[in-house]
Amino acid sequence: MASKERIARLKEETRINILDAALQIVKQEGWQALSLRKIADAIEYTAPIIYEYFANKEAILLELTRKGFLLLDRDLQQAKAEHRLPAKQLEAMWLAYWNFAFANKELYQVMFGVSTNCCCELVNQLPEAELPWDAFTPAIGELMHIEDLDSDVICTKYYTFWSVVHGLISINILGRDSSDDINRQVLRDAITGIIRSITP
Amino acid sequence: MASKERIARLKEETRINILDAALQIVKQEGWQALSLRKIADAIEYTAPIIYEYFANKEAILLELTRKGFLLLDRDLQQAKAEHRLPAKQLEAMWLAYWNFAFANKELYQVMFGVSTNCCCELVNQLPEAELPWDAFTPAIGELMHIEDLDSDVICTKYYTFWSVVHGLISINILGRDSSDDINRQVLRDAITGIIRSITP
DNA sequence: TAAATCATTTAACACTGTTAAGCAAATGTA
DNA sequence: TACATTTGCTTAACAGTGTTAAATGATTTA
Repeated sequence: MASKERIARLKEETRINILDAALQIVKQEGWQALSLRKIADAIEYTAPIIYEYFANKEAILLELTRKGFLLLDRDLQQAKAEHRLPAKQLEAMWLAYWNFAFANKELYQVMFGVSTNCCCELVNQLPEAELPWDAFTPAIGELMHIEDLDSDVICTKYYTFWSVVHGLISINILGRDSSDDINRQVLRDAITGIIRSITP
Repeated sequence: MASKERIARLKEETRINILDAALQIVKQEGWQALSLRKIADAIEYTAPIIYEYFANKEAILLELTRKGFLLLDRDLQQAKAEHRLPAKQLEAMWLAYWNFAFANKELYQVMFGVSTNCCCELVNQLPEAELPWDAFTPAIGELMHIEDLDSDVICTKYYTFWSVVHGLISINILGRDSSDDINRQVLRDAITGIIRSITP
């Protein structure tokens, strides 16, 4: 009876080992270098064993994406908790978003852009993908004095924010040449600009 | 003597055929589905012949990227030519940029984000990658009454513009279902916002 | 002890990019 | 015309990829 649990615990452990190995490879060599045999090597198994834990390679990336969103959400919540005014909260959160992307460059790439399936499919398979939305929109709503967080106005503002930040990150992640100073300048400029534009 | 030219012409033709076939495959099945054997099939040759014309697969993608930048530049110049006021020019150009990305979704993906090498390497190998900069900065400079087009101020503003537009495109290209209306709203909002912020 | 289940590996398939060897036709040279 | 050389192209092969099926050997069950 108890041995079942021990075995289940072991299985769970190698599942985690697979994800850890995958993330480590992604972080060290980039997501294009990730292969099942490389993962298997790292956990000292042969490749097909992975299919006992994941349906396919895509499922591993999806799981990494989930972990990424949870990690990102943790950072966002932390940044949010440090301020009371919604304007300050937004500023801190987008800065945290920015920092997360560069602290986890490859992971960020996996979260956006690598997976074949599109955003809508992603949200279906991965409720965690909506965590940023849940984190940001209350502050936007409070700032604009709008109760309905699903209204088009908030949606538009949220996408404007996200576009600026994600765009700047994308441009920088695929090859940083412009100085970090200019980037931070652009980021702060854009964010404070948007915040001011929606402050009554 | 003349036969040499005919042969050279034929070689140039199959070079173009390779690129055309590649672009067609990319447009129809996405860039992940592009394979050398598929290209070879399309031009009715076998795979190794491609290495007579391109160093490797990456070189084909690089050439497609060049074509993409030239096409984009054509659209930008056309949009620019339709207006005189720099503010109007910028608005029209970024709209043209946006339209280009969605009219050539897969090509846009190849241009940004697919290639392994980063932006700085890309500009080295591909001077055409700076065409958008050349197209936009004069209008920004005129609007801000700044002569030096390489100044940090213009650089910052250009990256702000680009981030917004590229970010919005990225988010949408990787499968957004949010209505086109909201997107255009975000785009116009952001662009006019930035333009207003730099209009004296 | 025999049967059945489980974890794991080996082998294989159909792909991928890429390189080397071979072949057959076109060309240059005597 | 006859031979040598170059050219254009293909076949074969290598190492790698994701993935599946079959085999193996240990562990649990009856």
